[in-house]
Amino acid sequence: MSEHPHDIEADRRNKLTRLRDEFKIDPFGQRTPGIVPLDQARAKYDEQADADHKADPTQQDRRPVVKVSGRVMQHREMGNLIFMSLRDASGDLQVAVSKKAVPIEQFKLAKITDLGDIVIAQGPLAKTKTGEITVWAAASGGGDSAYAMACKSLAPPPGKWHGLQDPEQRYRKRYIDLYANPQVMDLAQKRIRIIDEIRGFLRERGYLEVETPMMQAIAGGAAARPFITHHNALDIDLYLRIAPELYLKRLLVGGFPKVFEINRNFRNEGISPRHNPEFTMLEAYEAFGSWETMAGMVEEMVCTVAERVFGTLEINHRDTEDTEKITKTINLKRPWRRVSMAELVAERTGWKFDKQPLSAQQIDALRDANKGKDLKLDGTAAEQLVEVYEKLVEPTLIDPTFVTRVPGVIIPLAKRCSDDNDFADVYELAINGQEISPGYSELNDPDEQEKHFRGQVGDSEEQQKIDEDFLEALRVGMPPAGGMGLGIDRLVMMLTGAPSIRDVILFPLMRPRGGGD
RNA sequence: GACCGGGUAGCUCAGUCGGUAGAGCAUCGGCCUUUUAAGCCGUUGGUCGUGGGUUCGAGUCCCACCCCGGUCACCA
Repeated sequence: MSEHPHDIEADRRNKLTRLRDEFKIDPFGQRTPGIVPLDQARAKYDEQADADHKADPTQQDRRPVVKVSGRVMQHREMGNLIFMSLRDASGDLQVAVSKKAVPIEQFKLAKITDLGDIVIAQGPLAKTKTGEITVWAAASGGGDSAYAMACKSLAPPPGKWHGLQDPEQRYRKRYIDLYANPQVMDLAQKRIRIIDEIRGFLRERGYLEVETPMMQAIAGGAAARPFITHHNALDIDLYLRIAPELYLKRLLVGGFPKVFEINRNFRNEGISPRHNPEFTMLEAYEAFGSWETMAGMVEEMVCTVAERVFGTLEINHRDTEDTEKITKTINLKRPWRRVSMAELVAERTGWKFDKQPLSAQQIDALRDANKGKDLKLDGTAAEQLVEVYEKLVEPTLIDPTFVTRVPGVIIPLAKRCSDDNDFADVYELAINGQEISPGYSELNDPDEQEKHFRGQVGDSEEQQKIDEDFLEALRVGMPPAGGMGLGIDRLVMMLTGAPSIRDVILFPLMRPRGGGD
């Protein structure tokens, strides 16, 4: 049949032909009602019924019968008895196909079943000699098969023991990764639950979920390089959004009191274990709030999510090799520390920020004490403060910390502190050594906002365009408001201990490979 | 974008000083009705990331490029 007699795909295609010609079955299956997930099937096992049946097989068989389906992960053939391990999203369950218990064609089908095939088995639940709960395939009265093929797998499967390890293949072929590595499926489901709980939490508090443009004529709301795309009919370039902020604020202007959006942002920048070009962001705005409103909200939200999804406020990160070993514990117990950036820097370095730039001696001392950190300290006093914070302090903030009184120059969309115009009235929440969430007392003075924008345009080589319509909206009038953003991917990393953002995004961006990968 | 590490059978990995390309599992053929990475006997499978170069001879040395991971830069 094939020129490569031991090519795995060719072997499987031969079997495909046999299934059609000899077995007269559809190798790709049909609608099949009544299948229960493997964990539910396992839970139906009845110890007493099993014992009774083993004691006296002639009595009425009261063992629960289940119909299950899964991908074949292991296939052990012992002459006239075949054991298989099936896997679905809920877990694994063993199936046994005995020559005596099923029609001969179905036994032959079980014999030529390959690793990776999706099969259906029906029969009573009983333990094996070694105590493993097993579905013993057996024909029922209803005309259902005891054992059937649901979908022939043609591609070579990953190894049954090591699975798929190569990170490149895991990210490119996530559909294999998901079934070959159960912890990947588990993490994907954790992420889904985390986002569900965030939505529920916000809805319970009266926030309405809205959708704002992903394609924008002017990409505003953050300092980042955008992706460019093109609309043919209008013949205009558009940008994929870097933030939804300016549109969510327009909704406050229009009269929505509390809105949020959970969706993708796109930033045309480097890729790292903490950065994917598209990432999922929550932004929420509350009229008549401030950064403190939002800090309280995010604190409660993260704790609620942690408790509902993980049942604890103590998040343990484990070694990737030795999963017994706890490498880090994050304590989410409230209240979370609230402390100014200058105070944190002083604690860490002894530098008491007084708005004066560091002296040459201070710079040398800092560099000497922190070799390998590549401190860039040639800017203004405010820039130095931010640089020292980001390089030396933020990575050490494992437990949640609201960093307040951030130099205003880097934050154009927030109000200034009422007692000091040099600082912005905001928080930056750091957990696990990463910035996970910013929160602002939102700037609603249109003239001051315009001043900030014009100041930005002046010194930016990229000539960021000003969203004049947003300024017009502020002139119409936006109530004072609190706003917050939260990086969902990083939150999931923090809660699950995933070391890379690629582990919490099902399909992280990869450079295309030849051959359609 | 810079630097470091990696790319060898379907999977997981060895490959010494430059001297015929290896193992386990998977595949394929046999045996086996309670296995647990089943076992036993046999079998097959390679563009050593790609392209050049050095050499009698390159998986191994040199150059360029591709892809992945990490660190840094940019950024959240």
